Amino acid sequence: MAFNGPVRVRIAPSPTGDPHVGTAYMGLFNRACADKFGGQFIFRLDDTDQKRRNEKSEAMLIEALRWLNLKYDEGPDIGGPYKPYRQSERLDIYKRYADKLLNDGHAYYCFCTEERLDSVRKIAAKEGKQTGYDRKCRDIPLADAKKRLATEKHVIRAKMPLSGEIAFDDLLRGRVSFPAADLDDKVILKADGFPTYHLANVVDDMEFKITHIFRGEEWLSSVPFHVILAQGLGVKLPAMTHMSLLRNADKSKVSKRKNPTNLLWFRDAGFLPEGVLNFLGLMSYSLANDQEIFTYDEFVKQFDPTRIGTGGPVFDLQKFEWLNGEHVRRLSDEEFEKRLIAHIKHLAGREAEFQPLPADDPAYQLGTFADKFRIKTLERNLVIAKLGEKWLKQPDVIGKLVPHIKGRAHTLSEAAEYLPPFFEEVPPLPVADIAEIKKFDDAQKIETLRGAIEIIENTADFSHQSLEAAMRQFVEGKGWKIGPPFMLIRLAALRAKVSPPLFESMVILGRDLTLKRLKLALEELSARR
RNA sequence: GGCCCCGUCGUCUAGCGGUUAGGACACCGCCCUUUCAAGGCGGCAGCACGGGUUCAAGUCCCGUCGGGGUCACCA
Repeated sequence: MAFNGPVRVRIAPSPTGDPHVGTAYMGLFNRACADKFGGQFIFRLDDTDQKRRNEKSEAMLIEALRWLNLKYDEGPDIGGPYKPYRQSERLDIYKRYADKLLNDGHAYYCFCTEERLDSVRKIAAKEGKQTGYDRKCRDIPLADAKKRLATEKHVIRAKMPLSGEIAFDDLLRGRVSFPAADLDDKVILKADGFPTYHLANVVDDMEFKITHIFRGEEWLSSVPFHVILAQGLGVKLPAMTHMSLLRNADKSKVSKRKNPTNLLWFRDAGFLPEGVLNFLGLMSYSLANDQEIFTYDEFVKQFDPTRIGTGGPVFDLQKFEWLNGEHVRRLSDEEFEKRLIAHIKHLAGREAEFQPLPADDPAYQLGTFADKFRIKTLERNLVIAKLGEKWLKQPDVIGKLVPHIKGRAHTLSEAAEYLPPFFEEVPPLPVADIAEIKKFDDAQKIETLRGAIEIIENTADFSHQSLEAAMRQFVEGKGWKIGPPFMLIRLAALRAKVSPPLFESMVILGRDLTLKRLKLALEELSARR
């Protein structure tokens, strides 16, 4: 189980839906393994299921891996020395190995219909017996079977031992063994000529010279089949490490009903690739020095497969959000600006995708953090989708805001929440929030606005320092605390309760627009008295 | 249900026979503060249970309980 010398590792996702966070999780550990010990990281497409195949899936998978910067050395779109890397394009290879297993007596043709298998299963289940295949066709002589091939639908099954133990070593769990009596004869080549996972996986790991497997625990119980197949083919299985599955808050396997799992969703929500990888690197794993915030390079540098834990880590979006914020803050202003603009471009015009959930959506009832975050993200992204185009026309304004918003947001979508007031002439006055300022009566509010207007008109350099100094002097001269008047001015000038620092914001808005908004606010307030 | 894997604060985890069981997120106070975010200080909170082994057990063994995975011509 050594890691000396070059390794060849892989991920083998199935193109059946949205690119899954588990793929990135395994991708991270496999990529890190290749980088740490030297070697190649291979992307193999497990597309042997014709029914579940999804056309867009492969492209999205590639897009997601590229976004995360999980580069593969060989893969379906870039080829490699053992091409092709799509299993659907390797049918002749699997056929060849299946024939070999057949001829060597390690596999057999099975002519059972799906209906029969169903009923066998049902009866067994009813009687509380094992539901596996009853091996009806196991002893049909090969010569007899071959005569039936032309006229009967058939599959090929592996001939598993009937007794004894089948064991293997897992890097994390040690020796794991299964009583052969509990296992049945699995299909390895389907009626349509496609292999099942078991065959394709063993053959390709062998053909691609894979040395180490890091994959999800869900595969653990299928290893005995692979052991027997490998034995039948006279090859050794790669060293294996089964990692715990990511979990929902209730500890069940992470699922899109209870958690966001689509990698492209995380991108749209404004997570950073650095944040995603860092967070996944904390799942079932920790650095020896307890460091929690790290770059991919730091992760690789200290990567030690024997430190991988065995418990099932709950995918905690709340901690993920915090961690992503740490990475946002670590970006230089230039880099942050670049990413924010790219993010806005990416979302602009996509209103249709970010419509609010229907009122009866369970997300509103459950109220878990993940649900709330989903709703929040939808709201944020809808605004970006609607207004993004307009914002992009004034990149200089975005640039001026960058230093003030970078440290205030955990995601790019959250950062964009600060933008709207700076791109609209006069947003509506948040009168309810103004009414909330209970420590000031209406007369004080009007006095404050008059004072602010006068200061803004008369501050020669219109710098945030001068504005602040004058404003403080004014407020203190009245013997007021600074909180209420500043909040009022914020609401009048920015029309928002939450914003970048007030006076910096005024400078970015410009004297004219700030004045215009304050004067209109004053009128409105006076009229309401 | 059979088989397999797993079990330290609510969550992510450190711990690899002798620790006041450490850190982080979240939460709660206080401080800082023009809002928010960030930051500082403090607090709450954990070895699933029961037997062994040992001078000594969160650490080793067994059992119980609990959780998860898997039992497809899906991967």
